[in-house]
Amino acid sequence: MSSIEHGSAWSALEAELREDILTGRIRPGERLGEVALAERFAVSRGPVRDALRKLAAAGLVSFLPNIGARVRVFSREDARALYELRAALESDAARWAARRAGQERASSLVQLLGQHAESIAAHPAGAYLQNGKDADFHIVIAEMAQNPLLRNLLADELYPQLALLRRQHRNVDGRGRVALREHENIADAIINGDDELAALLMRRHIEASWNALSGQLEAGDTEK
Amino acid sequence: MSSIEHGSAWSALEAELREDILTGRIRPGERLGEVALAERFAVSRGPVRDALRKLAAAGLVSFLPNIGARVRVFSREDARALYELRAALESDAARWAARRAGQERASSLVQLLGQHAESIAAHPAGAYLQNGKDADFHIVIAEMAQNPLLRNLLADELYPQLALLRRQHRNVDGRGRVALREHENIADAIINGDDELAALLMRRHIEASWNALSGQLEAGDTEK
DNA sequence: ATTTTAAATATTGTTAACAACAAGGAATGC
DNA sequence: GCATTCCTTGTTGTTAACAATATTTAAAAT
Repeated sequence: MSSIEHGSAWSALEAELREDILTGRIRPGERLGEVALAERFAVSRGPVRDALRKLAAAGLVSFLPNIGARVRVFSREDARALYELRAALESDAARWAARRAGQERASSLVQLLGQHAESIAAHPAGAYLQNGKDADFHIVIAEMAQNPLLRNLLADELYPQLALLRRQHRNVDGRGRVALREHENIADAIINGDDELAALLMRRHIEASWNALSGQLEAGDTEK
Repeated sequence: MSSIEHGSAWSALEAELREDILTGRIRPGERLGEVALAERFAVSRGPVRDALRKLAAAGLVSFLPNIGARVRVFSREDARALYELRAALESDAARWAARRAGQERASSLVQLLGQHAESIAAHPAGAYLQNGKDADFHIVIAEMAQNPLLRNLLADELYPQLALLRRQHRNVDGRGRVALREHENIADAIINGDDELAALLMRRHIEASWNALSGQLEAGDTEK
């Protein structure tokens, strides 16, 4: 079998484009011309269109008919709606995780937080929320909730959008230590099977995260 | 301007295909061959692919690389996850609607329920949940919540999937009168600004809806 | 100089042909 | 008779050319 599978030209494209967008190599608002991308990946425009449509469905790319695709730019209202929805989804995720958590998964959660604590001790500067450590924690909980639909919605749509949103505002989020503390409390509640507490703490955790970001949004404006 | 706009061949396709799927003209599990659809709509395979990708993103069509597209078939687990997620989203929608409802919107809600009551009186057979009357009610609340992301998620993804799911199991749902009563109670809570009550009633309303469907699912099996 | 109009250019939407893959059936071997 | 292999057929993935739309540039008129 050749290393290049047939029906997956756009699959590789989509992954690499996604990476470029999330790491900021292609910046919010930047044009995504089909011909340019086709040349760059040495492929025709067909697969490029597929990949762009897929990224548009994931909310990372905005699409205007007859105009083209750009890396999505979040308005302030977009950001608010995103965090509000996230708070709703994740607080229920935490609730269900607390009810349904198996012993294995719960232990993987504490192990994860152990790694995070080390990571913070090693880099006191406090870039905890970078490197996807924060996302890891939330994804584990989303999996523990045992609802595939919810899991995919969070992991494939909301979290990438959040990453792009933070990138757009060069968000550094200095609350690394505080966030870790909140994570630990949420984990405790889940392990103890206290579903109401887990849901409440998760909601507050995300609201706090929103408040931190919202403050930074005051300065840097977002054009429509 | 001509009645046929250029950059929207697939847009019309998508709408008509969606209609065919939701009305059951094309049934769950049925193949959606690109050439057949291209001939039917007198268009090439390109726009057909676009439309199918869009419907796949909306969860109405399942897609296997190198194999093709079929109308989605929901497993029992899919259905459970769908209703569970819906309960979470809509109970928050009701909560926010109660907090943020403007007077105009609230009155449109009571007006809507008035029409529904007439509809039930006229057709006591009780097909209340058909004809999209039920969906209308829930969409109005989703709009009242004033979160565009949530609104689109519900109106463009979850509700179509629910409609397809019900179609798959020929669900008739005899609880028309009961459902209307529940709707009225939810509307009252929203109008009174009682957000906690609205959220609770909505959650129970959807759980009751799930229980009704879940019972019918016992008989008719769903293949993977 | 400014605004308006018109041509030129670049980009997206669509099409039809070609290439690669999957599925089913016939022929062959045991 | 049964299984396996190969081939045929139908379908999806990809490509390159064509059509239509948006944008930019330049010219012309006020």
